[in-house]
Amino acid sequence: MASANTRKTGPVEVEGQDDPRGRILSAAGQEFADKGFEAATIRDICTLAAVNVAAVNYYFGDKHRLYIESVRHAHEERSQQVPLPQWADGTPPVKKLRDFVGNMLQRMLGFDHPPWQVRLMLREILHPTDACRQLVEEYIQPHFTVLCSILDELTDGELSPPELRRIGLGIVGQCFLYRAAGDVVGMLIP
Amino acid sequence: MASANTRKTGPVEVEGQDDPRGRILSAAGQEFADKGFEAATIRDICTLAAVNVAAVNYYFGDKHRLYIESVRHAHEERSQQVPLPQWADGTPPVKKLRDFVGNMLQRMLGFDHPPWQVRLMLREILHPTDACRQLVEEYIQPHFTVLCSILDELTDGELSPPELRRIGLGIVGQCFLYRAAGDVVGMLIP
DNA sequence: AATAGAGCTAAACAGTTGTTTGAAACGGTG
DNA sequence: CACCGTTTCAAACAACTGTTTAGCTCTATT
Repeated sequence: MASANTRKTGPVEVEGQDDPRGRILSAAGQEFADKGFEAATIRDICTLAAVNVAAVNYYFGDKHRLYIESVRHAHEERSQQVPLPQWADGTPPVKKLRDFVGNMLQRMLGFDHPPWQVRLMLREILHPTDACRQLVEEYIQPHFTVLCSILDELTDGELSPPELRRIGLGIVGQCFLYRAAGDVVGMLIP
Repeated sequence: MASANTRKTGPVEVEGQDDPRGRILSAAGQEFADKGFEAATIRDICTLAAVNVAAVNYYFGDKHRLYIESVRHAHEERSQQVPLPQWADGTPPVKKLRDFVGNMLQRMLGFDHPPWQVRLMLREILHPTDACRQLVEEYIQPHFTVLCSILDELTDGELSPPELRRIGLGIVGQCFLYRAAGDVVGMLIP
């Protein structure tokens, strides 16, 4: 068998319409985001991507590795869709915090209707699998560190790191509820 | 076999150890909580409950109705495991709020390691299905109303209902994060 | 004792799942 | 052209899914 699952950084790896691997990754992301790992079927994914059933196993080996790859694909894509703001030196920390929260809300809720990338990551956060560690290390941890450093600056370094983290989690939590339990929230407030 | 028990003529079926229906409900709750609706199999549930595969269809008709019943079973059981506090007239609202949050945390996180009832309800909140409306109406909505009325009392009625609800959601959200994304939180703080 | 019915079960059923296979089509190189 | 590795496909595979069936074992009533 040929080693087709090697990371090919070809000249044009844009997930164009004629790149089967990219189409599968995209279709898989949407299906996994909607239905979860078990309920999403390779056949549906391949139909959506307009490729043969065998293509998944050809490009990714098996369903599990496709899932892990599609989670990575999701957070990489979302990361460059909504990048962290860059602040000039001397920006008041209170503005940084406001920007950060706005950025987080935009990334989570999205002006454009919540994209599948976020829903897929959310699934991984709520019911972690093998793909979770990578997601935390490459995506969540860095963002959270930025938040904590803003809080540190805002309080003139008077709080201990554990206190900063707790406040940070308090902020994140309030946004998180709307994203994770949005349907129930919608049922609670008319 | 069930030969030693002579007291099975009672009109009320307590979910004792020899009640197959209750055992199925319990086993199904745990399996659904762990793996979700699709991934949990009737065969595993029945093995756990020590009944035949056909028992599920005999008692509940099909898998879907078993799921709905087991969600109801879960929130009813958890409701009486950790009931809302009852306050005497004249209790300071700040104490009520403190009690309420403590009660909510205990129900969500549980002194006893987080029980399957909560995890099952959580799944339904995060990815709502048919069982969600009932869960909200009979369990979540009443609790949230209590919280809002405490907040109203605490602020001497100076806030509008929408404002009260928003503050309530802020409080709930901070607890919710620890329950829903506990694993990730654990990876964020060492 | 005979009957009826509830509780329960082993075995089979029809459909779907992830995965594999062997061959066909493709695209560049000698 | 012939050659060769890569890509794509229809078909089949074995395993597992939810559900049904026909029959068994009891208990209570006639």
